Amino acid sequence: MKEGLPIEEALPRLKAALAAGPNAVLVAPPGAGKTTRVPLALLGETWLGDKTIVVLEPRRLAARAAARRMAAGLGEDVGETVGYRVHLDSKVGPKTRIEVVTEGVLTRRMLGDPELAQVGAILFDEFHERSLNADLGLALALETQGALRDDLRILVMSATINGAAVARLLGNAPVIESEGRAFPVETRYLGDVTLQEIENATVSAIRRALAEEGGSVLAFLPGEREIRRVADRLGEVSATVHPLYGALSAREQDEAIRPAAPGTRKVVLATSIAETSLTIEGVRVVVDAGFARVSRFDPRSGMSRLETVRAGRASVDQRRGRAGRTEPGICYRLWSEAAHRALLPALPPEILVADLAPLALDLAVWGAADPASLAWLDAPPQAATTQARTLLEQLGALDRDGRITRHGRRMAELPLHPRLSHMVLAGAEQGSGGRACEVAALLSERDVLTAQARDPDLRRRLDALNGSSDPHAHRGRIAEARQAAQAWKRRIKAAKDDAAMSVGALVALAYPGRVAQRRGGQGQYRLVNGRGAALAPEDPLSREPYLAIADLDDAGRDARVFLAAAIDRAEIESLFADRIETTEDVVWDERAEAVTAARRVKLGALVLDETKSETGGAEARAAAMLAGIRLMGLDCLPWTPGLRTFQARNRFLHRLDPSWPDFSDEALLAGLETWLGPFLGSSSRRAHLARIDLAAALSARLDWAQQKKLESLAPTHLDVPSGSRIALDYDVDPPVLAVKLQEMFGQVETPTVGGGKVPVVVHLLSPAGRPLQVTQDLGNFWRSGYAAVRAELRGRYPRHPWPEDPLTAPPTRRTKARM
DNA sequence: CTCTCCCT
Repeated sequence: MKEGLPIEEALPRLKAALAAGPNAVLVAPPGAGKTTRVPLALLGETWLGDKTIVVLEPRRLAARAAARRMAAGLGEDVGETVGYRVHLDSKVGPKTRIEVVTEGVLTRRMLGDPELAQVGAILFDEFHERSLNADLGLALALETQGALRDDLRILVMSATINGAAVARLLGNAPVIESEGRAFPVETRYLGDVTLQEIENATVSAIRRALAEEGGSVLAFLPGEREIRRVADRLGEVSATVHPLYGALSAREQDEAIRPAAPGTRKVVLATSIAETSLTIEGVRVVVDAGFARVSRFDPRSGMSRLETVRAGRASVDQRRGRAGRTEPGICYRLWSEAAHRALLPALPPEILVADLAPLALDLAVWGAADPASLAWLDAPPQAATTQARTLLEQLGALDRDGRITRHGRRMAELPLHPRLSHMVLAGAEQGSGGRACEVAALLSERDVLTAQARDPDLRRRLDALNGSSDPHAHRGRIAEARQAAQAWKRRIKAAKDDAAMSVGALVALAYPGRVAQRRGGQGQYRLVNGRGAALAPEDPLSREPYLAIADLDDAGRDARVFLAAAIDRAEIESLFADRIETTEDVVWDERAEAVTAARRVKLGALVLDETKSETGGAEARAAAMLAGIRLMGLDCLPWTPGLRTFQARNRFLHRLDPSWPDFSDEALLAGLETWLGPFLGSSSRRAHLARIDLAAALSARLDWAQQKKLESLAPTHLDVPSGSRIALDYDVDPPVLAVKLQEMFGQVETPTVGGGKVPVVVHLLSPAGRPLQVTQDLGNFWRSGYAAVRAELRGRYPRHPWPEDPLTAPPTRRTKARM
């Protein structure tokens, strides 16, 4: 049955390559048969001797299936020549020469036995998926080969990856290519559709496919939400509609992938789960919305969030291929050919976007403190590596110098995320190992409640795990979680009866940065790391003053809480005794408009206790007062009109000469500490500001020489010919002299300020005080403007002098009679 | 309008 496979033709070349050198790359599309054929073909090679072949698969399902198919090919049972080893399940025997393992299994084995003395070859299958563990496994295998085992064969098998890059990493290993076996698929580009439009567009495309083509339809959507809505809107169609995504039970998934009954058609609405993991029989048409939902880890917050992005080209081609498994097919793409050219060849590999804490722990056990000492296709990014090592140090897995500790080694032996390993070990030390294993199972396996429960409470899940009946309990997953918890309890030899620690306290051991305190509105919390988080306000959990949050989505202003448990104050104090600080904070209380001092007991950003106090150093109180002035604005200071004029005169001089001190509001606010600070005295509330000597404070901004020059450069008043002293207005630029026209008789030169540099703007006023003329050139006004003004006003103000020649008339502020 | 997929 294997003889017809396209891979057969490539096997002789592959064997020759591995006989000649230690490494090779095999590029073969899906359906070529490489997974089953290649390991069996290598079994008789002389370089292998009596050693074994390890085949790496990215999924448990695939590992078991591959072992089964190979064993069947030999006419044997699994566990004889061919065996498998996956998490919590293995079938290997003394005769086993081919061991199919999932990726974590290989890493764990290499950490315990770096030499891999019994292994002759490692085959990395589906390497194009670039899973974190495959990248790590390859890096470790390359180091083992280089340092200890030059006879170890490494074969990278890949469907679509650029073989050249891997070949280079493998020391310029030969690349062997094989034909695939698939039917042609016609691609129809339906034009660009935005993320918001994909649901409607998918509905139309599916209807069109059902009308124009035969066979079943497989549509790719980013997630469960879109799948549900498309299913709703599809309404009555000539086919049965089946959702397909990871959170469904095995039974529901089987239902979706079963071939349609004879004479009927199906429409399967799937996430990327149907891209590689599951094959659906009878699909002739693929409708691809072109998006993928991916998890992205943010090293700054230490949290992940889901993002919906354009799928990569490799991935949409893989989706299209699903239409050509058994006969020629059609693929509708909800984008244009131009948009297709702009797609990324592939989305970034996991190692570039994932939480690297597990990787960093494994590397520390391996002895590679610096990831750069290993060979990578893409090196682990610096920011995520640093965050991971900081976390591991906090958890006690690394010492100050970044070396693995005893605790760290024990953590790495458990098949859990380092946070959960730490929780299990630290919980066990406090007599709660059993419950810690149960919580670890709840947090690492799939949710034991169905999605309909919409309840983030972990305690309810623990109860369900321990047998209490719950309408939303998922029996299959409860069994899985129990099995995992049992396995870990045996591993750490947990005592039977323990429940000393609450679920919340255990969660806090794993996620110390995610202890949260209720704040402000209903359902709103603040995390130790300062981030906001939110629960639905009607959620009973939101009555709790403190939570320990295990899972949340780091999107938006407040992260949404998916899994949490209550934790009480006493537990927080005993867990974090060494991180709780008492500080004396002196701050401005905006409502009271006063400085307040408080003793605060803090855990990170959380204020556990606050007591008002009258203490606080003078300096801190002054700083808080100044902060208050900044908030209230300069108007809270005891300004007088004279002081505002003083400010305006100085602003005028600063405009003229930038080396003159700046008295603008902005500059004054910015420099409060320097100029106002020394004059604050013991002011600690708004009312106290009235007694500040603002004049002295402002004057002190000028040095002695400037104070002397101020009066001559920017006088407050000018003497005019009538003998009056008229105030200048410095709020405008240039400054304005507003004076009755008659008081200026005889003055030809425009008065100046700024040491003669700036002629003032003269506003010549009528006897009633209304401006008649605005001029910066008095002489010109007398010559050319005065006559008209005189003609117009002589009649209206007969009691005032309107001489024919204003230059010789005596200036006066009086009427003719008073003169 | 609460989450893609996978693994020790």
